[in-house]
Amino acid sequence: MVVANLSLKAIDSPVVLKDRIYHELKSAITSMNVYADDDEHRLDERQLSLELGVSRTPVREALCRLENEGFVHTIPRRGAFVARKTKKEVLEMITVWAALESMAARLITENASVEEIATLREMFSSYDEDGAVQARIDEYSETNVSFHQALFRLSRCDLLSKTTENLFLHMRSIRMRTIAEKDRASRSIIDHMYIIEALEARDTELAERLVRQHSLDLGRHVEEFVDWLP
Amino acid sequence: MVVANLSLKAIDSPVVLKDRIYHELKSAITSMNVYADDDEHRLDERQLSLELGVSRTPVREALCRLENEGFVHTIPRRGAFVARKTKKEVLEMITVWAALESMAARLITENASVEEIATLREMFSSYDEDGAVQARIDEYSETNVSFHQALFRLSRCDLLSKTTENLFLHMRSIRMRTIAEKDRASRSIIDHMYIIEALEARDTELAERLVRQHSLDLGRHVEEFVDWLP
DNA sequence: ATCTGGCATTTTGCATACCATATACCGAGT
DNA sequence: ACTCGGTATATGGTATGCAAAATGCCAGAT
Repeated sequence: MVVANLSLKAIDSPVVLKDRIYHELKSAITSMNVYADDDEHRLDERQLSLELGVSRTPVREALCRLENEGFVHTIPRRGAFVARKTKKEVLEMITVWAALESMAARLITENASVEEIATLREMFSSYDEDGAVQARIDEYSETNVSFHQALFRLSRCDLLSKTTENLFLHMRSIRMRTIAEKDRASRSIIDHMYIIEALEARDTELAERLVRQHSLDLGRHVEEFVDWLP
Repeated sequence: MVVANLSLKAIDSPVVLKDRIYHELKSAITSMNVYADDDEHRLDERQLSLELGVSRTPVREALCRLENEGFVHTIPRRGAFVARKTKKEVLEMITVWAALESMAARLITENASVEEIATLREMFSSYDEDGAVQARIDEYSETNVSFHQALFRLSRCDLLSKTTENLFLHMRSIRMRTIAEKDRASRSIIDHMYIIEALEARDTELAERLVRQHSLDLGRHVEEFVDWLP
């Protein structure tokens, strides 16, 4: 007798309630405009559990995770609130981002294949003609995010990606609000092209510097022009 | 009538049970030798709640936090285990560390005062004579940790420190086991001195490179000589 | 009219009870 | 003797109950 070799992938993900609630809340929080109005958004455990049709326990565990990731701010005996970053915190997030992404760039120059780097260039191929970026600014914003995520993916360092993942989400609202200002989009695409060239040339130091500078430029922009953060 | 101005600092830290349990478990986990024996260390919710004299609920919340920080690995319906890093994960932690600490070094050259940098040099003043490092290897190991923590503190970027904090704890057992090997200690102190000199000279690029290289050297050492990790 | 003290309400933090599932053991069948 | 299936048990996931604490309101005093 021969044991059938079906090459099944093990599924040990009995999707539990707390995880679904976690993802539900996380996407709800990250898709809302946290900085729209001044009043803080409270997250009532009981109300959430009623809306989701579950008990408070899994809601609490989900909120616990979100608090650790900085999306929720909890005050003991007071409750949970959607976390709002201060300007200082945003600038520090950008600093950490710059550190991580420039390391990712280093790794790409050392490890990535020619084909992988080529995929980066293809991402921007449809924005060649003049004004294309400004015309499809929302679409470009997505491409922009994809580019940065691709840098971390090509670095082949899971921890780099994982560490940056929440930074991405935190920065999303900020980035979406800043990308349209001061013609940063077309400036951004130029930066990206130079970065890709440095990666293709396997110039580790240059790639690192360009990536870092690209992030720190965003930091300078936030520092100077963003006045809607505490 | 005059309102007494007592300049009290607000205390809004009603130390709650789950936080104390969290710290208790965290210190217990980080101080144990996770990699000593082969069998995985299970964390039984009921047993822990009995030992701590509390109910399962706060224990679960503490375990939830520890899982997010990577100290505990939970399998649904199976339970919680003390997380054991693979060699790949350790190497990735070192990579992220290198990225963050080299950024910290950059910031120090730009922002720190002369006095602050001088405190770094003082940390090693008692190791001047030959052989002092090898003679007081355990003490030096602590100094070594303090030096790296000081780099992040002087960077004045709280998020850099916070992001690295758990990396420190994860790496502690590894570092303590590797520091005594291959005369890495005396090599380490030389590296540190060059780093301090670069910081004093406000040579941003050099300081960054030296710090990064110092971390990546540890990575290479782990890659080559550590065979006690999966 | 304003301030203060106490009570009521709301809501979290913790405890406990219940349920679903995974593992282990054991017996029957081959 | 080995394998297979069923059942028991243990353990985590979820629900709910209870108590402490914080806020808000109202009444009474100054």
